Amino acid sequence: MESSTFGPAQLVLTASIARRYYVDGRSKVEIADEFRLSRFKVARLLDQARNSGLVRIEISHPGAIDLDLSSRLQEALGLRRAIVVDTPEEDPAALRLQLGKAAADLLSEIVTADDVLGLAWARAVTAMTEQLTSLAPVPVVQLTGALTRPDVEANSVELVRHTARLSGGPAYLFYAPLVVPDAATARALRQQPEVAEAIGHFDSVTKAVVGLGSWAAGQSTLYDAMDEKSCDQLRRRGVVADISGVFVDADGRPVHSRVTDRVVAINAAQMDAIDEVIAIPYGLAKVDAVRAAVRSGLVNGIVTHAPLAKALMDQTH
Amino acid sequence: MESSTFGPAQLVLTASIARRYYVDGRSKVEIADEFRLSRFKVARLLDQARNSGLVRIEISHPGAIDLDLSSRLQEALGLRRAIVVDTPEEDPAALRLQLGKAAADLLSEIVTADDVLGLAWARAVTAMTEQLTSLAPVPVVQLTGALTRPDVEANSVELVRHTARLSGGPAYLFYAPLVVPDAATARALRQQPEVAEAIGHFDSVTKAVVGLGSWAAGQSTLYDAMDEKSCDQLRRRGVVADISGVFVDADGRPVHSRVTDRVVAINAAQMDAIDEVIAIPYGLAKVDAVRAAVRSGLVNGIVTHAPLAKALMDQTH
DNA sequence: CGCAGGCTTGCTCATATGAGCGGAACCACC
DNA sequence: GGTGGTTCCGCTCATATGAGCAAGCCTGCG
Repeated sequence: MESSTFGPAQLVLTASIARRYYVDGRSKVEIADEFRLSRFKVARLLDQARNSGLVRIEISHPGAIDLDLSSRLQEALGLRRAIVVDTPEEDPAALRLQLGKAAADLLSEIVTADDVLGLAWARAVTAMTEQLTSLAPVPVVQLTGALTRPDVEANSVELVRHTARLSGGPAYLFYAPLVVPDAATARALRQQPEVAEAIGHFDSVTKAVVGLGSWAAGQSTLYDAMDEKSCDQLRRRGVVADISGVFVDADGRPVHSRVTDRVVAINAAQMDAIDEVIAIPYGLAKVDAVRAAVRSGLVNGIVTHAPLAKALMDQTH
Repeated sequence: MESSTFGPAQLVLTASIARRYYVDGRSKVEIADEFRLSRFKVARLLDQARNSGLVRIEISHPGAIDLDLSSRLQEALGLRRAIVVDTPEEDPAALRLQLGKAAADLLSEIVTADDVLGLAWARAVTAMTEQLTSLAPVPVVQLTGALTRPDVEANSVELVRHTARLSGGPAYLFYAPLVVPDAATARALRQQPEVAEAIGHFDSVTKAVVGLGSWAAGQSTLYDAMDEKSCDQLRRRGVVADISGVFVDADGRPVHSRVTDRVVAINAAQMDAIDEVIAIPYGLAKVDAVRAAVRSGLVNGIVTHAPLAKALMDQTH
């Protein structure tokens, strides 16, 4: 049972065979002939070698992407996509750059001419579009209003326009804030021709990149932009995450409230209808938000960094 | 061709598949079903994964034996056995202990009741017998005379007797020095009943453990025990190694000289007839001696440590 | 001595796999 | 729009492989 059961000669023989098989890629029959063994014996030695840990198979990649972690995260959370960037980077800005690059690569890879791309406003999404260098010619639809902050120059409009130019497809964009003071204003804005046209295309969006915030100060641009009262109200309703204006609780259920009506953005049902929705979360504070977003089923693709990925895996097990 | 040709999604997919196949041990058909791919596609992705270095297969062992190096050394030198102990140990005595243990394990493993074991005198062989804990009941034959040195208490006689007692088989041992001052004395010694009986068993020996020295001061107990003149004479004849009293040159050819006749030990032809002859060399100074010994075909099994093994591989390539 | 039980070995046969092929899609260039 | 090159894909068929089995073979015990 244990490897110590075997003598050194046996072990070396097994090692030789394992190398022939795994490294040199020979067939078991060839190996059997070479070593004057039956192919069954070879197969058994290889089995032993594997489950005694004598051969260790490592999945690694010279680049920044931790493929093994990516694929395990993808499976653990039941995601369509998961890209885990393995970087020691701590600085949020530099991190966004790396994640943006990975997300941009992902997007150029998975978007085909048949798709309709939806983009929400988020710093991470902006970071992605800045790294984007090529994209199939697809319509690009703005999914949310803008959240203009003094420290951020880019807005959702620029983001969409830039992407559409790169792609060569039509852009459906509009100028409106993400949250407005009351529901009536929001309704009025949604009637605006450009806004209405963009919204009209929500149903045909097949792939989207959205923002993902944890419902706490400094963890969501939307939270930081809203009045304290509304924030508290949503928190009392159990909101732990906002997905580009869609609020979800810890179980992943969308939360509807008066605040929801004041948001000019894609809603939960529309987002749910999109085939692939990708978020780019980072920072350990977002663990619960990511879990909620994934549980909701609204988000089914993630581009993130190793610490957050590991935190997600730990709690899932 | 390059892995950078693929996007992240492709890479992650490949990683997932590689893990399913190599780690989980699923069949390609199963994987193909799971991922909705043709089995051919799966096979191609796995091929890519392998030869792009995405999956790395390591052969390792928690113990002291470097299996991968062992098996590669074995193949590189065309040996029947090669055990490479991976120890950072520098101290010769401690190293002998480790090699002795490995060699002892090897011997208990490979010696069966049908064998006849031959043992030569050598510190390393003594180290091996000291570590020996079990052995099939076989006859044990002393292959060489003793080289008594003031700093070494054990002699070849004790070594053989001890092993035979452990084994439970008969011992063929004799009291005689390894080298004597002249050929006549050697001849006379060979006539001695015990010596003659042991020599009479040389032909039936199937497995032997011998000493291996580099023909230089401090690298061979035999060299150090002989007069300078004889040493020089042998060196002029091209001797680079002594295998328990058998002298070989760099090409592995046995060298016969007047000195040879003064040795009371197994000769080259008799050693050549033994199925497995194992040596336990260590120390980088012995590289050439080991190569010569292997080239001669007299020695076909080696127990050594990583630095010497690597040195042997380097020069071979 | 004889026999039961565990263990190893190599077999059969159904299934998995690889080599090589031809067709479809794509591309760049006429 | 044609055209040759290239790549990718999935097929066929011969081969490799695994599951399970039965025969040999130790080993310990009555």
